[in-house]
Amino acid sequence: MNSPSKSAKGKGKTMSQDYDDLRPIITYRHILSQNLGVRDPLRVIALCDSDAFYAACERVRLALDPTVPIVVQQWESLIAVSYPARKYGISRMDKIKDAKKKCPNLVAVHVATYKEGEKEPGYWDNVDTRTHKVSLDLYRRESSKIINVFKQTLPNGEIEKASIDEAFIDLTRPVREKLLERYPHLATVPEDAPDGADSPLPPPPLINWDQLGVLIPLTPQDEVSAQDELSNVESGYSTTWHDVALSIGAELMAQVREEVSKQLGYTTSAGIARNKFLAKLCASYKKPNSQVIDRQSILRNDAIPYYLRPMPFQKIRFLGGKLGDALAKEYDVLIVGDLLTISLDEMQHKFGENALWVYELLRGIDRNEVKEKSTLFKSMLASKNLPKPITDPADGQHWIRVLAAELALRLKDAREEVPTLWPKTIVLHARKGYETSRSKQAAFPFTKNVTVDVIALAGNKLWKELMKDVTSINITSVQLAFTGIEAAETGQQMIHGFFKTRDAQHPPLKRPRSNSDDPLDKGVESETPNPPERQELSLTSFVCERCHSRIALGDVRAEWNEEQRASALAMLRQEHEDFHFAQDLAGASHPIKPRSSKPVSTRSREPEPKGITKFFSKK
DNA sequence: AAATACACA
DNA sequence: GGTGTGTATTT
Repeated sequence: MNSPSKSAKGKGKTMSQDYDDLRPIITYRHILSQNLGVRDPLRVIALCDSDAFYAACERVRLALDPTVPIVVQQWESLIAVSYPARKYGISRMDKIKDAKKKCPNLVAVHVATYKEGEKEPGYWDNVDTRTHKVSLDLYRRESSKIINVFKQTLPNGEIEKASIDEAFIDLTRPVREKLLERYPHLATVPEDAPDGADSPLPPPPLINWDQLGVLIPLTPQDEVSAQDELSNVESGYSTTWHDVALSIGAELMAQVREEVSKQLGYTTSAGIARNKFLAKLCASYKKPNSQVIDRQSILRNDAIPYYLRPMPFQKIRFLGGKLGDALAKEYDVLIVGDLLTISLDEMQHKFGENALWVYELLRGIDRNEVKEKSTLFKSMLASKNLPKPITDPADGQHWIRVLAAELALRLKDAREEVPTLWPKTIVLHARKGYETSRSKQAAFPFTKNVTVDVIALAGNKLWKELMKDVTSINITSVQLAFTGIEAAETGQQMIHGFFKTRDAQHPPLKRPRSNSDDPLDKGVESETPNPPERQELSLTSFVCERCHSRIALGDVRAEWNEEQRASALAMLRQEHEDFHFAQDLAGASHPIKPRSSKPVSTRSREPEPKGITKFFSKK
């Protein structure tokens, strides 16, 4: 092979073997293989994040000029500071007062809040943490808009939303397409290739990086020469095909970011490298203390050692927490370079499971894939910290209702995109003072109209459970969450799941026999104990307009008053509507997924009050 | 089912 | 540094 690896490796003299995979030999087989995944030597990953995202969202919402200094405040503190505002020395640590002192013409926007009595979040005067609840909805919406632009611009790129303002993009496929388009001779193995498809590729072309972004320097010399716009060729560096791939990736990212800017008005920064970890790391190249934003950085493999070695490892994702602390303490060091002398054996001894992963990370290796997480959320949380702890249980109910209202709205919105979204469980967390928070959870029914009442009812029940063995109520934080959110599968399978959950905790739905065309519902029927008296029919049953059958409450409690019966009936009506909804879905679509192989669970549940009555259970 | 850890604006 | 979210792992 005529690879110039010697000169490149020479630069890392001390520990060259630590970075021995920076210039792998790339063959025709590599180029032509489609599914090499994380071992693809031409892998190109980008991390794109929005600059001062919350501040940018408010700036766009208010149609302000990008140069205005703007901050987003939450009560008296700041949660986002635009880059123009940072020029005044404002940081997120500042209180709003100090920020305004530093910049008198600062635009300060308080984050939207739910206010008691108001159905939707808004931007009110005189927000007060005692009466209002923060809403981050705008940012979630804008975030998903950005993701959509990514998808639309890069139909072949794999996209993983990493946080509200960040996404990883696997550019390997779109890059390969462009590469073959531009260098068609790579697509066919030459007749005279010594090892056929396993022969190395011919030498790559030189790259003009001018418009593609900031190149992370290869060496200290490179760092100064870069400022003079000297070409890399002169410093004895030789381009690799992976560099070419990176440069095409940079081209694509520049396009994507331009689209985001044009369509939505957000500036973004990006990092482009051979894996997720490095992409993320280099996205913030020189960002912390400078105002340089709206740009992308490119980390060539050969630049990895020089870039990584002086890096404080606790800044690396996943090493910011306890693990990073432990490493720092154990070896009394701070930067990546210091840890390179630790052998894998030794690390495994001290850190077990995590060792290999960390060992590789320090050497610029990261085998994690970019996995499309379908923007669909797995959980949805609404939470409220209470500066003045609550002591009255009624206040608990109040906040739960507020949180429930938010969840109801958010779920409704989410269902506009994916109508079958179904939170399987509901969880209530509560924290007392400085104690760690305690939680209770319960299954959440499949319901088409998830109303505030249904959520609040469930939340209140959990609240009671949580408070029952508590002597003094002084709650400082309340969190209500949906977890296990999934798109219910349509088709027979859904009907199946629908009934299964019913069976577990609801009385069976009453259906007329004439409608009983579904083999799944055998045995579901004919257990209405004693039909109510004629004159009471309207209080305990109703006739469905769709199937014209009379649906009755199964077990009417004598102690229920009229109001309770009405509620129970309303819920039964909803359940029945849900049944039709589920049936419509099943009928309207072809089964997409194969039947799950999960066995139908046969557990039985006894102590719970059944069905609707559980919502009325006292204590 | 409940608690803990980590990340990020 | 505090509040509000989210995910994944451990107990």
